[in-house]
Amino acid sequence: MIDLKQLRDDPQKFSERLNRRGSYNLQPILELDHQQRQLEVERSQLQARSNVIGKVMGERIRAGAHPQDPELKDLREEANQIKATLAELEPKSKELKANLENLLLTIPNLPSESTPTGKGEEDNVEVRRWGDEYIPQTVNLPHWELGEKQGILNFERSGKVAQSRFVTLIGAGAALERALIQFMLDQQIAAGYVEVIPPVLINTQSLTATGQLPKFAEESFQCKQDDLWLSPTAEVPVTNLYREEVLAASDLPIYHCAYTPCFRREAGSYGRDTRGLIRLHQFNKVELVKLVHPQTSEQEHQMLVQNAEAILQGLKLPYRVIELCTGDLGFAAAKCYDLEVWLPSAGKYREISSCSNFDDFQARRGSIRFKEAGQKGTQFVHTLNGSGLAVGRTMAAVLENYQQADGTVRLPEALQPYLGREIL
RNA sequence: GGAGAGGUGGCAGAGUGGUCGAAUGCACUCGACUUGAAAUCGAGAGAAUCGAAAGAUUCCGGGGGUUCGAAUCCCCCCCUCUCCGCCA
Repeated sequence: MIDLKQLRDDPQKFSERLNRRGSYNLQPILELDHQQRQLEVERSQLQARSNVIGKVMGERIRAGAHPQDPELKDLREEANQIKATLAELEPKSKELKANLENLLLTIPNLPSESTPTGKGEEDNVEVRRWGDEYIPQTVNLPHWELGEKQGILNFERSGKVAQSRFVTLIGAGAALERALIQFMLDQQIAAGYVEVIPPVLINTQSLTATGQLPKFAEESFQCKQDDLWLSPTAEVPVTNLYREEVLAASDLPIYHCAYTPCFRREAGSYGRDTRGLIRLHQFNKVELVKLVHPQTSEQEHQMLVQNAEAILQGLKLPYRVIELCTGDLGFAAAKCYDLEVWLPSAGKYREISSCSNFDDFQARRGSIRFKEAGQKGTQFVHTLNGSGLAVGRTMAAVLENYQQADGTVRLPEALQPYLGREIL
C-alpha cells in the first residue's frame, strides 16, 4: 500500500513518481481522504463531549446523586442527542473509509529512484551475462520431447488426472526434481537462509498483504468454501508469517528459504508456452524471502540476486540479469531484477527467477513493523523476495543445456552427488 | 463433527458496568550505586489517526446490540486449547 500521508503532503511529487509506471488518477483518493478527515473531526468532537458527560455522570452518581435528578436528566438527554447524531455520521464515515481503502489497495508501489523508466519489456535493461561459454553449440531436442522419450516427463496422462498444463515426473525425472530442490536448499541454507515449509493454502488477507489481491484474483486458484487460496508463490505465506507483528530491530534481518509447490491459473496465457515445463498450473519453487531494516534494503536486494545467481552458476547454466523498467515492474515491487536462463529450444533467455524489493509496500499492507529499542513508535520493515529458483524451469534448462549428441544428458557436476550418477 | 475452556499492551498475566489505556512480572530506556559489568534501587515508557503544538479520538480476537457510560452485560462470527469421535 502506498503511504497516504506522503501522497497528501506532496501529491505533485507523488504522482510524478507513480506515473513513471503508467497513468494513475490520484484525485479521487485525495478527495475521499479530505472528506473522510473532515467527517472524522466532526465525529471526534461529538465523541469527546459524550465522553465528558459520561465521566461527569459517573462522578455524580458515585458521590450519591440520584439518577432522577434534573441535572442528570439534562445531561442524559444531551448524551442521547449526541448518540443520535453519531449514529447518522458513522455509516457515512465507514463507507468513506472503506472506499478509500479499496482505492488505495489498487494503487501499485512507487518505483524506486534507480529503476529505469520505460513502457514495457522492450525497455528492460540487461545488467550482465554469465556463462556464455556453456551455451551448447549443437541443436538439441526441446526438453519435453527429450523427457517424454526418456519416460521421465508425462504430460498426456497428467491431463487425464488434472488438465493441460500439468506434469507428472517419473523415475529419474522425479529424482532430478528432488535433487534440484535439495541442491538449492542446501546452497541457500549455507548462505544464511532459515528453511521454512509454510502452508500453501492461504487466506484472503495474506494475498492482500503481499499484493496479489484485490487486483489479480483471476490469477489464483480459490477454495471458495473456506476463504482459502492455493499459494501462487511462497512469497505469500512466508512474508505473511510476520503479518500484524511488531518485531524488535534486533530480529532483523530475517532470511527465509522455502521449497513449496506453487499454483497459478495462467489466465490469459492461452497458447503461450503450451508445451513443456515452462508454464504449468502447478510447479515447484525454492523461494528466498527477506525482512530487513529499511536502511539496508538496497544492499540486501543485491545480495539476494547474488544468492539466486549462485544456483545457476553452481549448475553452470548460462544466464543474464535483467533490470525491469518501471513499465514492466510487478504491482508491489519498487525494483526488480529477473534472471533469465539460456533455453536452447527457444533460442533465447527465459525468466527463471525474479528478485524484487518491495520497500515498505507489503509491510504497510500487512502491518509488519519493527521497533528500535528505546525509541518511540514503530517503522515498517522492508520486504524482499526472489526465486532461488523455479525448479521446473531449471530442470528444463538442465535437460536442454546438458543434452549430448546421443540423446543422453550429462548431469551438472553439482547434481551428481545428489543423484548418484553422471548420465541421465 | 460433539462437549467444555479461553482470546487483554513486545511477551506473560490481573481485571465482571463509571476516575481502566488498563495492576503486576519479564523485556526496554534513563539515572544512582560500581573501576566496569551483574545484581539492587529510583524514574520513565503501549499502538494508530488528526494536529506545528497543546491536545482530541480510536484500540482489551472481529462484527453488531444494551447503557448517559462497556475490557466487563447480550447476540453473531473467527481463532486457540482440552476431552471425545474420525483420520494421514
